Amino acid sequence: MASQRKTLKGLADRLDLSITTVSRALAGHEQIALQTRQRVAEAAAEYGYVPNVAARMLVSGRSGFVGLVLPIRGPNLVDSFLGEFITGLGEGLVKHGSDLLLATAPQGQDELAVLRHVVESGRADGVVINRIAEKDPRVEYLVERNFPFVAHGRLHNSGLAFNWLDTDGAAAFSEAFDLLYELGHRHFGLVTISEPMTFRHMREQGLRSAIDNRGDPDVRLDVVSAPRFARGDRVEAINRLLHSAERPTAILCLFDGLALTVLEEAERAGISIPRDLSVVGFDNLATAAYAPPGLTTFDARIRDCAREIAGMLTTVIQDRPSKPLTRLVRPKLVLRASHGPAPDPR
Amino acid sequence: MASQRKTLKGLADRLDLSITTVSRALAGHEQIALQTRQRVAEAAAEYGYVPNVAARMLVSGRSGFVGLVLPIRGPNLVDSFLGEFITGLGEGLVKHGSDLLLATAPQGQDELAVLRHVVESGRADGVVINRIAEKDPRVEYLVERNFPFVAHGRLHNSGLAFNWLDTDGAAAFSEAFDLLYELGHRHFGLVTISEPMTFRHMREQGLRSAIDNRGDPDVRLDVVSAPRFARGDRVEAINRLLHSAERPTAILCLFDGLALTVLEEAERAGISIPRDLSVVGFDNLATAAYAPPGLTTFDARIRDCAREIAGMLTTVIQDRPSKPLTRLVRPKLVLRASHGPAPDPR
DNA sequence: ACTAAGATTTAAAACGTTTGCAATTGCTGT
DNA sequence: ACAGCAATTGCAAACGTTTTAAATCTTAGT
Repeated sequence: MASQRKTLKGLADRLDLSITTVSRALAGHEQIALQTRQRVAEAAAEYGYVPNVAARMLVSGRSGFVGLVLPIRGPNLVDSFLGEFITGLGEGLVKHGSDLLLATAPQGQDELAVLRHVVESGRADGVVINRIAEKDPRVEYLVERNFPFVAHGRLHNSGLAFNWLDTDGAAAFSEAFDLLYELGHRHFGLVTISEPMTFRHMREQGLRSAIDNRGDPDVRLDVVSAPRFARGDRVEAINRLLHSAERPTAILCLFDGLALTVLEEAERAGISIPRDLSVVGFDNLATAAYAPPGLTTFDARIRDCAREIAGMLTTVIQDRPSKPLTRLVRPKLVLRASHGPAPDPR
Repeated sequence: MASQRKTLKGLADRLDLSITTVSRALAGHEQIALQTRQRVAEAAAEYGYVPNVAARMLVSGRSGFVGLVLPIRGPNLVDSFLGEFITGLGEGLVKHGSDLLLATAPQGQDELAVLRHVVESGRADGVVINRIAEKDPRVEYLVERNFPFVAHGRLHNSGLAFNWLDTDGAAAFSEAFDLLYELGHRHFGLVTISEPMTFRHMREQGLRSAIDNRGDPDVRLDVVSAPRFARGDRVEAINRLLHSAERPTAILCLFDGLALTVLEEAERAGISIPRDLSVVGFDNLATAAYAPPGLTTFDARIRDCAREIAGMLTTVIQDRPSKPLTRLVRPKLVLRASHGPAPDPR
């Protein structure tokens, strides 16, 4: 009846052994007689003993948790990759016996403060941060604090050395360009954002270097941009591109959100896709497959990335490698129906 | 340089006070002189003191965590509501200063074992469980163990008393029926699953009682079902309905996954939606808006539900109410273009 | 000036582990 | 029979906090 808390002492009493011995036996120390180890293991299983994490944390200084700070955006905005990302992290961590700790940063409140609290309170042995900004105080803090972390995303203009895994946006945009070039396209459009994010920089630069590599003077690139979250400006910028005197035959979009708008506006303007215009996005949103005629885009394989981030972080926590771990993951081109041969120039 | 771990003792030494006093001052005990409390608060802020959770957990027996066990499904299957659900939980928990603990159950492994481990190790003060099955060992375990938890979903055929929040599927299906009846429909189809899940039971029963309430003998209902995850069987069942001698004019689907297949198969068969056939789903998947012509469906407001679950669980943990907390949330009808007036019966 | 009551502070135990060191036990060789 | 050694096991401290009970300091009343 009186379901006592199951403690090491309780188990030791049953076995008529000391706490020390039982603790060591469970940990598998060679020091303890094999026979004893087995006896203890059996009794523990039967007794249903599970070590108290708090006590273990206190003495070992390790929590067995990996932290992730979850920013709350608008009331109707959910990070569309969160599910995938978390699933991947969980998958990766479970192999190493860690659990994931999610601390929420209340909307508008300082995400750094929450992160700092997680770190300082000893809640986590390491943290994952994502959506890295150009100048990210979280990175600065963690580096200075010398606390184990892996960033999903990198910085292209900072001297800070840290562990990161990033999507190879440059490679993707090069690949997209090559694909379209081979299909005869020469006049390209790029829809991008105004904010100086690293991922934007990388993707644009990938496109530009692919153009340079061709060395074809006929290739032309028109760029329009709009603030990241301003729907109105975005539509306006896209229409500027769609209705310019000489419309590009292929438009690359920094991410699917932009590409979907391009598809909509094209339809509204009676521009047939892919006959009159090819469109390529980036992200492979769930909706990308359904938005007619089916968006050709890149899949960043978030879940795989997250799984790998978990592995990297585990390594960092255990081995504290002196050199930063970095990894570029190549996104997967998803061919659908929004691209095709360049229209006849008549 | 030597960035000592910041402990209560360190702070006490600086202030020339005892650990006890500092602890109490920070906790805001009336007992401690107001002036002292202020002095301590200032010093703590300046020193950057953050209490060690492990120590606090150990002595208080509370972890400040709420647990959620995350089952890993197939390598390409991510719970489509996970992001929303977690965001909502996080939002709800942050108000009460709790964090969310995500323990992953490796694919195929016993989810119950992981849950038990979380509970017994004292990692969490309470847990949330979702996707409740008809006979759910997790519920049995938690009830017997008398451990605080809230279930997302309920059981309709069990005597167990526990806290739950569920979507009012019955109300939704009643509403859908009424909407379609008013539009002139009399011949209905229902696409459902073979497995005896509670949500299925509720939704079907909601539909049936709405039909009964009308007391109209002309109303007819044809039901087809297929195993939940068998794509082939699903298509076959749907086509049976679409190509029956007398085809229903309106089809209700247990969830959007089924409804999307109905839309596809209808298109393939040249059945125009909503002119020839009305279709209503349930879930409001991201893709529902894009699947032509836009699926009319119900939004379960997962994020809101999760936020509320967090609140309920906090109450349960703090107050241990003697009566179970239960809550039905009415899903929101999302009107799109897949429903319309019943076709002329010629 | 002295006492009692109230206000404020402190010492020490407890939470359940892990671990350095010491103690015990059992053997082996002489 | 006993020293010496290896193989086992156990004692006690430590981790950083909260909390019970006790100690100290003030102040007011006489």
